[in-house]
Amino acid sequence: MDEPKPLRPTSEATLRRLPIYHHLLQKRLSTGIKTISCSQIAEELDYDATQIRKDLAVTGIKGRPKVGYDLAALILSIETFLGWSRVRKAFLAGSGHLGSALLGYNRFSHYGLDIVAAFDRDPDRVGTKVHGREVLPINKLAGLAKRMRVEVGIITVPAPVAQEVADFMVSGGIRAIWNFAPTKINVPAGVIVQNEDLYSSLGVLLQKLSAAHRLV
Amino acid sequence: MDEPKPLRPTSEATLRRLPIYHHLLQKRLSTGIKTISCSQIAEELDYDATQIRKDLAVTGIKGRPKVGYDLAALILSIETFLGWSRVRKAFLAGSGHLGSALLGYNRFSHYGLDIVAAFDRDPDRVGTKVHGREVLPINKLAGLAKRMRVEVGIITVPAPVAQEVADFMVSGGIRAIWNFAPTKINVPAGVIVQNEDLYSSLGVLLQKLSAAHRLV
DNA sequence: TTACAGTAGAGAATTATTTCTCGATTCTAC
DNA sequence: GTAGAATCGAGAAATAATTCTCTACTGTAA
Repeated sequence: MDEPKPLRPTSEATLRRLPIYHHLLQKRLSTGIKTISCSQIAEELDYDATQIRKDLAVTGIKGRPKVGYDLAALILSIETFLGWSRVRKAFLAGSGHLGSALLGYNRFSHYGLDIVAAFDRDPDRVGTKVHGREVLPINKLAGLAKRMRVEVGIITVPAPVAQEVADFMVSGGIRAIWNFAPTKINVPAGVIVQNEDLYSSLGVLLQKLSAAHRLV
Repeated sequence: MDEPKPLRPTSEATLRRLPIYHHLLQKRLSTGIKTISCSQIAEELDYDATQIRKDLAVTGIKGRPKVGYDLAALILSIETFLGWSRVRKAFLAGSGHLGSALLGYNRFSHYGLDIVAAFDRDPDRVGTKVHGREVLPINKLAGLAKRMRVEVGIITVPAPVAQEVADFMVSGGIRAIWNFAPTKINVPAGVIVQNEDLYSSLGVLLQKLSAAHRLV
């Protein structure tokens, strides 16, 4: 009877909204206000206030009637819940366009992620530096990951080699993979895969645009 | 009684899965097979076969019992439904790391999108070329978009200026915006916004990792 | 032929998510 | 103090998405 709650994992929809709230709250924090209510957030983001209340509840925060939530406490609560309060080491495989772009995002460390090294198969790229991180040969990935206790892997290689890279990551003890290749990768149970498929997003956008045309 | 079907818009979940099927089908096409069944796709992707069948049904394809779907016809059906068979012109605003990476994706044209020009506020970047596309000053965006009948806008500028850029796009007649800035943008009714928030994805990944830790 | 197995498609049942409703709380203004 | 308005929190209802079940069809092999 230590942990009363963890019946079901939090829904992905809720998890996706929490960072959106977080961004808005940060923006509000800089204006000097101290508290915020669900209805205010709802107004700003065009969401349903009850949905926001339920989303925030999963982080364990408590609000006060007529007042709302303490802004700083709420931000902290979201960060803790999402695992942003502890920074995890990450390896990135594939130093092409997208990989380089991610290496250039220096704000990931505020969101719980520190990309400590990049890997590539191309000998021309190995040895160069991208945004301050050295590019290492891909065959060093597994060994280094194990030695450095790296927890997260980021895949930005072309689809045909994504599975191979994922296997290296898994064998190096990496337990969470952020996959930007537009293909399914198979991993053992217990390894978390988060797919980030740009073509899927583009598909959604263009289909809606096409559908809008058909209506008019 | 021309169009019998369009009662409800297709769910976003279905739209996101269709490109995933498409990728798998393309891969299969190159192996020379002619037909594919839902159970085969389900096996490969670890999805439920019925779900795949329902997803594919929205594109209007018809299958045959004991055989499945004609592979080439199915690919075409998905492409047509998603709006990939017609290429639309796009403007990209923000030629930073992520913007450059997207300009380097030369395969978008196979997925219905042609990024014809990039825009930036920074005078140092204006006039340079990124992956073959000239970077133009942001104040030219609206006028050019109208003149060239550009339909899609891609926002890869920092969050604080995303709204301003979105306003330019809307005033230029752009009706679909792919927003990579981690912030909400307000647009008039009828304009489609697809948010692509990396921090949201990262949040999902890291929360699952944290939750997995808590269980062990 | 005829039996059999694999499959699509339609609809029902289940499950998950979102939205609504209401009671309890607490701040503000009189 | 007291009345009134805003809000949280919990549970119910409504809606949406997924999964299950069944029927009909079609190719394959005895």
